[in-house]
Amino acid sequence: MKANNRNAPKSVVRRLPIYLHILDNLIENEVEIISSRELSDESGFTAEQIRKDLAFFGAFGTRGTGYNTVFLREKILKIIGLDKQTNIIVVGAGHLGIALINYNVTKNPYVNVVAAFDIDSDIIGKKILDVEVLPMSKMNEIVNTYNAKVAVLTVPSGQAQIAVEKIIESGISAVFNFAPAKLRVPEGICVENANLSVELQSLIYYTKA
Amino acid sequence: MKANNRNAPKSVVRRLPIYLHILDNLIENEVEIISSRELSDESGFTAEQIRKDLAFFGAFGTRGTGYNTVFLREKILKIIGLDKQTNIIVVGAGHLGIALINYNVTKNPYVNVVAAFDIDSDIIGKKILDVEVLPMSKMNEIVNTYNAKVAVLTVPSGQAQIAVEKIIESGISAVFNFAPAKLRVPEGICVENANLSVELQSLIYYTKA
DNA sequence: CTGTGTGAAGGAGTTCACAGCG
DNA sequence: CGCTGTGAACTCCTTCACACAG
Repeated sequence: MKANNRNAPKSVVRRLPIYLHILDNLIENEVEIISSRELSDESGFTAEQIRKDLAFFGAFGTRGTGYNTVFLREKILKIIGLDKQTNIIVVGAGHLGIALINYNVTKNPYVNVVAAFDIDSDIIGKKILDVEVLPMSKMNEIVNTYNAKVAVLTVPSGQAQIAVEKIIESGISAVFNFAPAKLRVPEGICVENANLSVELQSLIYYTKA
Repeated sequence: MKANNRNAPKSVVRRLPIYLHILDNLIENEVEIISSRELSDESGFTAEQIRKDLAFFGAFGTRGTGYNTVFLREKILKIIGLDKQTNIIVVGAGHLGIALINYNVTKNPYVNVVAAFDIDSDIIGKKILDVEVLPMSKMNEIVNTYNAKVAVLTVPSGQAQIAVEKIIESGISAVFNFAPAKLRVPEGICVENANLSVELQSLIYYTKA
């Protein structure tokens, strides 16, 4: 009936960008209407779950017909906060940091990497695509100038805690952490961990015949 | 009391490698005994949850004392299947594939990348550390020779489905998928998705003040 | 008397079943 | 009639509370 005022469950928030990605593809192929059943086929989630997820934020569909792809895309963009471009920084310009800069810039039209930061003077000053690697001392200034909202953290685990404190000090409140370390952060700071070797290990559990 | 015969919940399997990582650090610092409360401080999970997770597989602790770090590490290694080294392949040797080879080889003592595969003849034949990039046609042979168990998939999304079919054909049953595409796989094949731009987008949801 | 191991209670998210609108 | 939107049932995990072993 109407948009929900409670905080969206984490599980729902994690699925929204997947719906968005499917809608992007559909719109590119000039599909105008999609049913929850078809979205289910594309995403692997159940149709009921998709309807519940969307209904959490409002009634976006037309009964008997389905969802208008362009309209639904606009709604999801707004819900996530991707209706305007988001500026982010990358902290740690090693192999992984560089790969993520290459990867995100090409794959993600909604997000813009404004700068990378490192402590290694051999790397500082270099450019990855059009992203410059700067010393950590410039972080406050850059975050402020570009109003950067998210930091992608790819420093070695021993430096992760110091780096995250610097990041928070600069005014950023969301961190995408690739370091295999537990970050201690104050209330209100959101950390998403992508500990790739940990995830790989849990996958190995399932390889036992 | 005794080890459980049911399949371990996915949520538990995802936490085990995190406990393992903490134990590795503790053992390196010559800590011999650890309580669930201390593990809780290190990991951020509740002490009760940690005890339940471990108790699912057996009684590994000593009442009134805690857990022996070395003993518990051995147990977890065995549960996950990391007691013997696991061979994996990387499919797609672009920026991300190369970064993951560098990253895993250095960060993960339990896993060994035996080869990378690509379709680009400019890349084939090159080496990333000591990992050679081979043409896709060699996959069956390599997987067989090294008994590789997991494939890390980092090809562009348009090629992901074809690539995963080739991977499955070669005998691998677990795929760590970085392509932003839904893979259609038969029963019994385990796919773990790490869609980094999707995860970044869901993080942006939380940046709204 | 400490910290593990565990049944019982509670909570969160998913599935079911169907009411309701186009 | 078709497909969305949604209360109710259900399932799975987490938290609680405490028995029990060292």
